[in-house]
Amino acid sequence: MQQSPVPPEPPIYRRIADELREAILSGELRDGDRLPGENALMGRHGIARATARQALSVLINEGLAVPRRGSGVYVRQFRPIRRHGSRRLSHEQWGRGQAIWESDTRGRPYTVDDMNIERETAEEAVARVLGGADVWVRRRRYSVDGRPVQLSVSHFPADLVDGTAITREDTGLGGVYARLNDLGHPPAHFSEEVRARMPHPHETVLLDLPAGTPVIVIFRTAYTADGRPLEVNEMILDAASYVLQYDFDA
Amino acid sequence: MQQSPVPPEPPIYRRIADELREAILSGELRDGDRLPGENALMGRHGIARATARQALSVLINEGLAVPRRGSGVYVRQFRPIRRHGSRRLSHEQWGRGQAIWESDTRGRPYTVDDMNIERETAEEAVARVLGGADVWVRRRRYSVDGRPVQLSVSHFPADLVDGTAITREDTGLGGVYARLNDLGHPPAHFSEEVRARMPHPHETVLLDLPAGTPVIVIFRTAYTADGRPLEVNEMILDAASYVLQYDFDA
DNA sequence: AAGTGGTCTAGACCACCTT
DNA sequence: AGGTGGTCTAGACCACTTC
Repeated sequence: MQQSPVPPEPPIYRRIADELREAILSGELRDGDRLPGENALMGRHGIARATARQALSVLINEGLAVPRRGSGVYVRQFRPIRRHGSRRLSHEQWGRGQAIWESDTRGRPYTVDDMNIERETAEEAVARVLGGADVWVRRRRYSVDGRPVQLSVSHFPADLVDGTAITREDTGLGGVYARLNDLGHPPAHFSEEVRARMPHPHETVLLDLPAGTPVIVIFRTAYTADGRPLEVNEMILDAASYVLQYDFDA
Repeated sequence: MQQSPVPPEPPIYRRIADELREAILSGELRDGDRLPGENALMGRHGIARATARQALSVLINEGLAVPRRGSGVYVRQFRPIRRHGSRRLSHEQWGRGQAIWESDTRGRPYTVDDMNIERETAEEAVARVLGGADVWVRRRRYSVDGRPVQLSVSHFPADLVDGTAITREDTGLGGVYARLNDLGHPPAHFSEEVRARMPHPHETVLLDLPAGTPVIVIFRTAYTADGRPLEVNEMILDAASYVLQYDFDA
């Protein structure tokens, strides 16, 4: 006897989650609106506390909602920064003394904190690209509108930048690329590797990420015209805060 | 009296999750290894079932572990495809009849399924870019090593491609770009917008994504040399299966 | 003070996989 | 058959926010 394939009913918590997701994606619930809470869901659907929590946790882990202790669960809001892959690193940018970041944020106020500069032995992935083992490392965190959005760790070959402004907090007009140019090594070519994954715990803390927010990892290498690697920069971006744009010709 | 700020102890489930994460990231537990299960954690730490589950759910939502029904929870494995942003779309590629996908997978076997081609009215975001409202839409899913890794939806202005091979399953040697070239509109410029987010439910199904896996969304527009938009292609990639690479000059 | 989400216990039944 | 994860109930205490 052939059993007609009955599609199994999804569990209650999924059905509730689907219902709420639909309300969010359809715009019925808007940015910042409050979702029905645990108690409301318990009453409305006649379910136990844990089941209501499970339904909400689905939306939270999807990055669609954010819980606020003692207050409620809210629809999450987005306001991405457009980061231009090629234009931002053009010669005209650093050539005229523009900080690269100003091209990203287009006037929105940004801050740099947790700046940290040290001479270190390079980790393996970096050493493999830069060749040498000794590097100057510049770590920093960028915030826009008062919220942290990016972590950045730059590595420079120590023999190249020892004693220069690149080893100091204030790198001067045009930033590190202008200084590399002063040293006779203008950056000519860039290569960026882009990945996305869930954040590690320390990234969650430093970027103040709610659950369900991936990070974008950019691993960028800068080269001179004759192929010498100048810098390796690993950036961790809050994925909800960014749109990357890359333009190129066929 | 000044209370010395006591750092609050993290909850039990977090401590257990941290312990297991450390074991994974340090390599003590390797790809495919089995994690201690719910019962093991209950016994070892003297906790309730729900607490053990909560600890494991942290790792699962971080994409570090995958549960297998009736079997156990396992360390997740990765094997990303390198996708070259600029080189793959160079004239030489489609000019010599290469399918673009062959440049990505470098010989690994790939398949296209769920192919679907229809003439439709464009959704708003697409219509805004292409100008017109009528489009031919090509939907498909790509799999590598038998696992789905990418969904793709291409849109072409209907007035441009009506009656051409672009409206049929088999687009011929060199694919759609070679056909656009035949029509006198060679693609000359590309612009890609890259985002990352957690998947929507239908993407989770079509890409067979475990929890804790983000998707990378690429929204690409192809232009002729004089700036006419030829194609809008929205791609959804399993983030765990991809590394994007973009090269450009200063 | 009342309501909210955060953590945790102690059970239960189920479908599924392994042996 | 026994172990695994998946779902669910019915409680409890806590810290925090809101009023």
